[in-house]
Amino acid sequence: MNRTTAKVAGKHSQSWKQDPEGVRRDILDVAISEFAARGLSGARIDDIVARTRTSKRMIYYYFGDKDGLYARALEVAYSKVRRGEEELDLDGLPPLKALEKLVGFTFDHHRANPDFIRMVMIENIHNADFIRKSDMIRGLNVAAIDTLRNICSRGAKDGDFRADTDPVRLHWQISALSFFNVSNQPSFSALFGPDLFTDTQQKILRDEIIRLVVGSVRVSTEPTT
Amino acid sequence: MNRTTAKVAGKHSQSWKQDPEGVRRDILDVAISEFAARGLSGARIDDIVARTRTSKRMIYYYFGDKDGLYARALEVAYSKVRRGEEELDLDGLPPLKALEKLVGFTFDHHRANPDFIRMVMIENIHNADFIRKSDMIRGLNVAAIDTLRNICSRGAKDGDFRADTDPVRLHWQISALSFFNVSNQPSFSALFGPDLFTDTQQKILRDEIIRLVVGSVRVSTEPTT
Amino acid sequence: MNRTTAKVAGKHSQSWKQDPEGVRRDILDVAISEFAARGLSGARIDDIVARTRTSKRMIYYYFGDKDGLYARALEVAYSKVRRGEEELDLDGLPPLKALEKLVGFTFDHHRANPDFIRMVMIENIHNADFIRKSDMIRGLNVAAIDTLRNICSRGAKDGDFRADTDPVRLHWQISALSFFNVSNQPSFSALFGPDLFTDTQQKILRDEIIRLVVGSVRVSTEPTT
Amino acid sequence: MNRTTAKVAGKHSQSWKQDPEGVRRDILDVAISEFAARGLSGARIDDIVARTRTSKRMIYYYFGDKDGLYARALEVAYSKVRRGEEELDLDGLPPLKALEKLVGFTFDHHRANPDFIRMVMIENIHNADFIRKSDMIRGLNVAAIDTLRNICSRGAKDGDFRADTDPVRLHWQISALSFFNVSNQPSFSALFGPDLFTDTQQKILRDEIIRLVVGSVRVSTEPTT
DNA sequence: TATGAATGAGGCTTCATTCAT
DNA sequence: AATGAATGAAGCCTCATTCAT
Repeated sequence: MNRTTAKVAGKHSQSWKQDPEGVRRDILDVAISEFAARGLSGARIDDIVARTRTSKRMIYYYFGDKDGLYARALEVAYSKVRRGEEELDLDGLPPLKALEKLVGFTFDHHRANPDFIRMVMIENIHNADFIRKSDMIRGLNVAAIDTLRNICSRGAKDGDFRADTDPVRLHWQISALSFFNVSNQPSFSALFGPDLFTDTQQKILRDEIIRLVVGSVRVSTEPTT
Repeated sequence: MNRTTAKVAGKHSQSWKQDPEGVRRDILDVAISEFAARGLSGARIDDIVARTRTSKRMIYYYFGDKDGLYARALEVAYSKVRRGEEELDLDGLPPLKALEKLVGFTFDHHRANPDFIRMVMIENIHNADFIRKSDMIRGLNVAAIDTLRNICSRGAKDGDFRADTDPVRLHWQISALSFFNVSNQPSFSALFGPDLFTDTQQKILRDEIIRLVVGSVRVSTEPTT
Repeated sequence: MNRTTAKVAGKHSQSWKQDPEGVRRDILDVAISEFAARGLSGARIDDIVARTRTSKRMIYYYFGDKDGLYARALEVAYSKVRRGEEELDLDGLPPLKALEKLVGFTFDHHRANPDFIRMVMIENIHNADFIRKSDMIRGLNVAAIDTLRNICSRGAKDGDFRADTDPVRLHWQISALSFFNVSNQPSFSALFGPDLFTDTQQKILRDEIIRLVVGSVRVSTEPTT
Repeated sequence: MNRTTAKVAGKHSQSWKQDPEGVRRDILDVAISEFAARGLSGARIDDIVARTRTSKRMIYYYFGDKDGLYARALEVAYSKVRRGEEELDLDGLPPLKALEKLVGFTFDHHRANPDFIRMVMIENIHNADFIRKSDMIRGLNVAAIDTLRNICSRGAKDGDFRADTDPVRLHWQISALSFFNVSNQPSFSALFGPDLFTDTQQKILRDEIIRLVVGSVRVSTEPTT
């Protein structure tokens, strides 16, 4: 009867008895997708559990309650995305090139992670209370600023960047343009049509944004192309 | 709060008999604030009605159901904000000045109307389904683009604007920067501190954004100041 | 403005101000159809009023409450149907022929008045409380039995009818077969297919029923055909 | 009343933990009685639950919604009644005797199960929509026809039954007379007095019906007694 | 570690009816 | 005679959570 069921207990096997970490990941994956799709109050524990290979009890066992699950899902969503950013290597590049690459990457990365964007939108609806409570998330973002600070200071030293460039304000600019592109796509395309979100138009937008941001920090000696 | 509704009934009286328009406005004002605060699924009909001078039954009498109330609240929120924009007179100004003024105004206007911003955030969580269904809202936004199109064509004629400036993409830029400033303030200040949102810093940000947007359309002959 | 609108105030004109009897009939016609379709608790005052050219207030003005409207609708339904029966002239016919004709007529009449049948079904669900309270309805039905009693006594005198034939039990038989044919058509055809209710089959059934009932009262000297 | 449900829990104890089948039966027994008494729209979930040993929530847990409960109650009512019919053994009897017994039994069985009759009445008010959706109910009724078909073919072979006897039409006759006797008792006795429904009169009616039905299929060589 | 059964509080909505004009 | 506005009571259903095994 119960012979070798636990062989392929990795992902998507029919049942994984005795794999606590697998159970947690399974639940969290589904939770992120459900919370991202419907928000904190809109998501349903029953719906989450239905898409899971476990039972409802496990959610309470591992995460305490709905808020606990949401809080953890938010952390996982953040760390997934930030982990992707770590792979970007900018140290070898001259500051302006590094910034260009970073902006382009952020734009692409946000587009590639709509669930993360939606989690952050939902957090903002909830006044970012759960972000505020998570040391982990705050830690992850310090790193993001450090990267920018590094670029800025190198750029300032080289004389390429304006001296008054503030890494946080720069991060704000990059985020605003990349974030809005994903977060407000539904309303924007409902109002003005879906054209702006085709691959062709997004490429144009991406270039424009890079030009914009880079233009805003560069010591302007010559016209932008 | 409910200042604008005292048409027929005495102000702040406990109940007003037979003032349908007043009742509707009363409900809608509260509804906007509750939906903006808690989202569509998070808002409670009972909470809305508690802040109202009417009974729960009237919500269903006038708006059918929760979705109907939300849909109407969204329309009212949009029209309130767009009405504010109409008061802005740009026709007398040269294109670059007009754009500058428009960007600054949008930045300020969004800050002044956080409930509207939150309604749009919530709509995006719901894939903008209600915006899509509302001819009224779509109509209001056509006007917003027309204003920009006008500026762009004047600017192109004068030779001040780049010829390839697209009013929709320009609107996107202005919106992105002004919208994000309000929508993501909670998460941004949770992560990087509240400094960016002080009046002083917001003024700097405002100028920066104006410079950014204007710079992106201007035929660049000389460095930006 | 208000010139000659009240010209065709008979039926189905757009509005009939000042025609109280017309208003009552309008309401009652709709009420019968709604109660017949959905039952006493299933019918909605709002739905009735929506199909009417009057306002909700009039229902309460004329009929007191929902039960009052139902009670009156039941009476009207009964009197409509019984009025149709009065036109049947059986006096000139020999008893067996009269009975044949009566059975056939009842079968047809019930089929032609499904709303009436449904009102009676609904009454039975409600233990016939409203019938019991209505002198009018009880009066109408005495007449129906009188007709049969007349036929029976003539038949007994002629020697055509069995002496123990009871007019009430005979009425019961005729009703049972004619009533069930309409009342249980939905369940019967759901279970056994709709064939029995085609015109062809109904003709066969009609003849069979006539044969059945007549056979049950006839002094049987020779085989039935 | 709830006698058959005391499988696991003590009888008449205030609450029984963890006896799903018992809970289901308990709810269904009450539901049948309430729906039969008041109809689908007339029945109240709160009233049902009040006569139950469980909470309102369990109705939704097991049956989804009011319609779901009604649909299942209808199925149970049908299967209870049809199960009673299965105990009737007609195979050993000659066709005419078998038919006599079947008619008499049906008459008695319908009288003994007024709740079932009322459920079918209610179904007919609702156009038999729920019967139509239930494969189970349709299946149960095929069996009923099979029994009759068997009798008819034996009768035809023996030369006792008319060759053109149709089992469905025969079933229709038996049902009409037995069903109406219960379904329309309230209106009939409201109109014509309760006499027909006394035991004495019902016995006479029963015999009459048997004679009627049997007479309608018999190859008529001699007068009926 | 795991499951299906059970729950109380509270959510949204509907209904017949009455009121003010 | 007539209308649209207003209402309280009650209806159905959902939700996060806990219990018994």
